[in-house]
Amino acid sequence: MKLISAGETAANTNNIPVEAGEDLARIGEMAKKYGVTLRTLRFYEDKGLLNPQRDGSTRLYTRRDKARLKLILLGRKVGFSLRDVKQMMDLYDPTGSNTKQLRLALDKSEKQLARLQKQRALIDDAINELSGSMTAVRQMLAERTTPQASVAS
Amino acid sequence: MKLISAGETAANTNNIPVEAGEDLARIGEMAKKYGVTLRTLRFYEDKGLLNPQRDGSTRLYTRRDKARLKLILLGRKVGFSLRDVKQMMDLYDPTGSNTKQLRLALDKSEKQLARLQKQRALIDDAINELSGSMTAVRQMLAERTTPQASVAS
DNA sequence: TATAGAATTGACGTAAACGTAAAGGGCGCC
DNA sequence: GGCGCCCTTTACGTTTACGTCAATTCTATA
Repeated sequence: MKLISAGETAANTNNIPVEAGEDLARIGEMAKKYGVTLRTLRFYEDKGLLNPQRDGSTRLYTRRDKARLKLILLGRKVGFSLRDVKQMMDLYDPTGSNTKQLRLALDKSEKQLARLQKQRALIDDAINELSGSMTAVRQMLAERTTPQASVAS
Repeated sequence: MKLISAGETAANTNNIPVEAGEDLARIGEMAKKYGVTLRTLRFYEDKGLLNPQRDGSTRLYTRRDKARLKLILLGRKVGFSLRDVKQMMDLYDPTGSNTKQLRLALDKSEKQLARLQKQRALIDDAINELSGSMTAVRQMLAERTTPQASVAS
């Protein structure tokens, strides 16, 4: 739990408003807390999905970054691409009603839901086909072992 | 329906047993018949999944190749990798009982079935999570438009 | 015989989401 | 004052199943 508690490090001479008492986390803590790798966090930043502050070169994640990360992970969980997630998050405007953002999200969600349902159907098909084949194979194996048993008896 | 009907082409001077009257197909016909691209067929060959005869340099697919292709496509449909498919097909021994092959297939199938069921569960989760979010978003949008309605009325 | 339509090989490109070095800076601590 | 740990950037590698040229050759047909 090494937050930036006491004085800023020597590098923090530029007056970044650090909002004393904010719970800033460094990349390692973030990674553990959310079950992702460092690489992932840097990757998300690279793709413009996160924008942590810096203390010198060290990334400092605010609770805003944490909220964004949660959103990203939720998006990924339901199958959105990072592109989609970014596109939706980029529309966020703290001064507006965000109606457009919500509409876009809903729109994308409907499509994604359709995709998911289609996927589900495909998987169901695959499961059926596969268990059918398995039954057949079991049959074949059975017909190959039972004759021996009949001979043995 | 352009089979190799009449005489062999000039290139077929080497005595490949063409099994007169066999329904040999060239790559284009195969592709259409099974809904794959030429590239795919060459790719499968490259990976050792298919082994069509040659008339000169032209690939000629026998019904054996067709059967193999069907198996490949079935495998792909149920989510096996080409590697897996190859591994299973490679065990085929026309002189033996193929018990080993069947066992391997069954084994892989069980694992694949488990994977599919896990995937299904994941998708179900995603669907639930997503529709939950969608409901919430719809709520937010509704709360934003109804006030106007109440003003209008 | 000219030309269009197949076929060939070879090789680089694509997508997504990171993994995995490599090489180094900075900090706290005993 | 050296160790270990955390952090940094850069950049190539991975996976899978093909797509997409490019340059050429072969074949059938008019």
